[in-house]
Amino acid sequence: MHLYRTHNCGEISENDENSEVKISGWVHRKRDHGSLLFVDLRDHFGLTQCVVDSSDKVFTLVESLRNESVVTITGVVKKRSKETINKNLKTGQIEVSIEDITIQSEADTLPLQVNSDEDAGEETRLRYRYLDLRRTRPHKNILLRSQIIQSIRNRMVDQGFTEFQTPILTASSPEGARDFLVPARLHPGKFYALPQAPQQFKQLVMMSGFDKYFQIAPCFRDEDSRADRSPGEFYQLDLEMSFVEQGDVFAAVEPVIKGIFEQFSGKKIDPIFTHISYADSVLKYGNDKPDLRIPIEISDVTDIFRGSDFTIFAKNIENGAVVRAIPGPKCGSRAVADRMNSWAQSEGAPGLGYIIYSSEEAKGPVAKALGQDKSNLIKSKLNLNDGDAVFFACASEKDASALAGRARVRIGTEQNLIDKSIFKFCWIVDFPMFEKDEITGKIEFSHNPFSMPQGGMEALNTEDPLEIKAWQYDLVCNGIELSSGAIRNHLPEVMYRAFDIAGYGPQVVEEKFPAMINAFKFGAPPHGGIAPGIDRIVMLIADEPNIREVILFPMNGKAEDLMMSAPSPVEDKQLNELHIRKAHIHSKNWQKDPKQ
RNA sequence: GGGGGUGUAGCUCAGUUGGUUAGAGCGCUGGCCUGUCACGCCAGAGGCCGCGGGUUCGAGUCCCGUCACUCCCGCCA
Repeated sequence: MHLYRTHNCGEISENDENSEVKISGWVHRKRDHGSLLFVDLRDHFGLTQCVVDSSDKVFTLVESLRNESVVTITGVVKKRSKETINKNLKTGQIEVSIEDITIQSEADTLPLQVNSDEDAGEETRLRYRYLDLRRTRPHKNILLRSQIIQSIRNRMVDQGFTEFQTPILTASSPEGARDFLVPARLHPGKFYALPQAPQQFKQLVMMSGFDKYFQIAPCFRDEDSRADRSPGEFYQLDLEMSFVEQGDVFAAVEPVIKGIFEQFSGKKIDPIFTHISYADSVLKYGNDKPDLRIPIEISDVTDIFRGSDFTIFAKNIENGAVVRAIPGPKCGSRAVADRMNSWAQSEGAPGLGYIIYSSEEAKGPVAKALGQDKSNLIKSKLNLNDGDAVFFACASEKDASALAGRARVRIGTEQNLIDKSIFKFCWIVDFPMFEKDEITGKIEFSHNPFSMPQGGMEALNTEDPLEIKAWQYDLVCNGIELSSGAIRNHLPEVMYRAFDIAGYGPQVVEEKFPAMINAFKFGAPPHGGIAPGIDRIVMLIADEPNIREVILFPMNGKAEDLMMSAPSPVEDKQLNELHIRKAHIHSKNWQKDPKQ
């Protein structure tokens, strides 16, 4: 007989009746009846009820076991009597009558309860992640992640993509997020950086003639965390294709995304991936990642307020402000309107104007000042009904859009307008190539310096830079940005010219992006790609509100690994080898003793 | 860097207007129980109420500061 098991804890059935089996696993739970004792033994595969009575020589040993101890049980499979069958259990038809038991590993009192559906606090869960991961939901989430990634691989390979591995130690790149740096022992004063994404490498794979690249790629960015943004590192389905236009990339990605959502989620998937221009999205939804489940569209009503008797807005409009109107279906009460207004103030806005529509007249301070005619004009323009309200955000275009967008989500959530049973995708297209830095007034790349401007070289030379669009696109699902991509520029002169517009001379391009600019000069195929975020996809499919729920060993919000105690101080000897000397540190956390 | 929320037993939480000895469920320890499957019953241990200061006759509760976690803004090509 095998040392540890003949069966796993999820596979014994009536067919094994009366046979001797050996199973190993964790003591999930005990039910002690004094002279009769049940042990639920759990492993990765399932749960098997084992039973022993006081006449047995191992009874006291079994009785003394603490939950989560690891044991090997030898026994005989017994069919349960009809009344004692447990239909909730895959192995509920049988039980194992214990004949012998070996303790493989004893468990101390637990810092969190493995056999409970109730989550412990996150700090405890992360510190004892290996215990947390034994629990049903976290265990399932990680398995789901694995299956999704497997499915993605198959779908990509089936489409003719080739999987590559790109370097983890690479060069710091000036664009984008803050880099993680790694000191170079052999090169005093120089540093490697962990890749924020394999962006340049995947383009160079295209220039190496491989045609279709993909990778389940780790990406490293030293930026602050959010519920849908794990600090430090995350994974992307990174892909790139040669000789393609935007539509070809969409056609490659849509079936993969649609396919895995259909395969792994029980929810409906809206088959239409709507295309929305960046400008439209910002106007109608207040951001570039609209949640299309919310049936509310924002409108611009600046013209209606211009020169009106609602002087606060009228004056702001004179100074360049805009007014955005957010319909509030069934929000037509003082209570709701006041709540929205104080919410807006808590968001840092001066407030949120509103009009309440009823069968009699348009009500509220705005309606009073604006007059019934204009108030009703808004009502008809926005297709509002009696009992509805409309809210107004008046500020600079950027601030008004953002506030309106947040108000839209707020109304959708509060009024229960979000259909939780569906995934709605959209492509946000036509991102601007450049944008103006609000403080410095400088023109900068708005997304990615490697994107191809729409109109190419001619557009760069003839159009207002702020009017130029890029072949740049995002894939959004239920208000979460899943993915960002572009048709890339592959022409050296376009790269020089684009950087020139952003205020960088050719020497900057050559110093900072030597590989790209050189490769462009030796025959570069037109190419483009995209990089859907794996963690976010799994999070959506698993229906988890937090990205850490789908990551095996996540860091906490301050980018600490509580389980491994990372980051940690290092020996001076290590620093010496790396030519690193500690400067005076202002942080109060400097070399504080690790907890635990 | 800024704003909100939370912090009470090993874990999840309750704790009234400031008022005796700070509670519950789970877990832990001991006892009882032969058909449970979140078994049941009895008893017990376990608390610097995050930390520091203040107000008060009296603080888990009010005030100030601070720390930790978390959500959001900034940031994230």
